[in-house]
Amino acid sequence: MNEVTVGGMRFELDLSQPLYEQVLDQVRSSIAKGEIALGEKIPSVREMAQALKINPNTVMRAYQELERDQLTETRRGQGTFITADAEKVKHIRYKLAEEAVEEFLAKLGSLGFTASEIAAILRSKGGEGQ
Amino acid sequence: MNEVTVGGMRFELDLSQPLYEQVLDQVRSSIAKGEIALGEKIPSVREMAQALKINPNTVMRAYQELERDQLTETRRGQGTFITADAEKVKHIRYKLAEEAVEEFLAKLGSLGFTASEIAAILRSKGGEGQ
DNA sequence: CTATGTGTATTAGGTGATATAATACACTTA
DNA sequence: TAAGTGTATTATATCACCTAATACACATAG
Repeated sequence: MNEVTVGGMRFELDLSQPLYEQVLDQVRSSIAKGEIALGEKIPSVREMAQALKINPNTVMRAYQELERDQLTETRRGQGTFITADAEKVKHIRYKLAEEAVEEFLAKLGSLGFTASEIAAILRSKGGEGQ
Repeated sequence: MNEVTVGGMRFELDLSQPLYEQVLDQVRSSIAKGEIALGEKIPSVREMAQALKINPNTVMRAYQELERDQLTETRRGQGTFITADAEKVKHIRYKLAEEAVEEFLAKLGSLGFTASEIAAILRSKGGEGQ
């Protein structure tokens, strides 16, 4: 319903999570999936803010975290660009994946599930392809 | 360092997460793992609050969520008791596991990982037994 | 009956994260 | 010079979370 497409990325913001985090996740996801070409420019802070109907400061916060992760490079006066270094993208992608795995295993571990039980659950629910 | 053991449960609270959520998680975890016997009484709101050095209202919030999930039964004037129904514990345990799986798969999916890739990562990191 | 220990409700206040608004500055490019 | 970038600052508002203090309803031991 409340979707917006900007810079080739699709956003659907809600209030269940900080806005800057949702923006960050969406852009990062687009980069990780290769939906945005390396070196490409992403929308300016103001343009993104206007499109999403949120404050420029909120977009800034997301953009700065992207740069901290070296997924983007910002050039004053020019804009914000996806890194041209494929290795950096690959690295962050795996790092995020590992963190997700750690968190997942910890959570199921705290519920008393063994590794084989976890594997069985995943096998029954792993209907994700794409 | 900052650990407290109360009612047979070990707590180590920090500020990275809401306190009521940490208390909830810890008690629920103890129940799911069977570290607390069914039907057993858990520490009173006041006792728990004093032991953890937090406000009774904060403990209350955790306890109320436990009761909403039917993991506990509260008897006014007597205390809060773990449910005697093993099925309910089993049910909640699997429900929480499924939610964790869903969230995990969604997160990795948004990073562009396929099911087989996810399986491979888990195989390499799944060194959790007990 | 009384005292004590339960769960529960209410009201008030403090703190920090999040988000907005408005404005200004530094830099790049047409 | 003008317009579009990133960036910084100050102020304000809101909300979740936590605390504090107090009071009430109920159960049980004495």
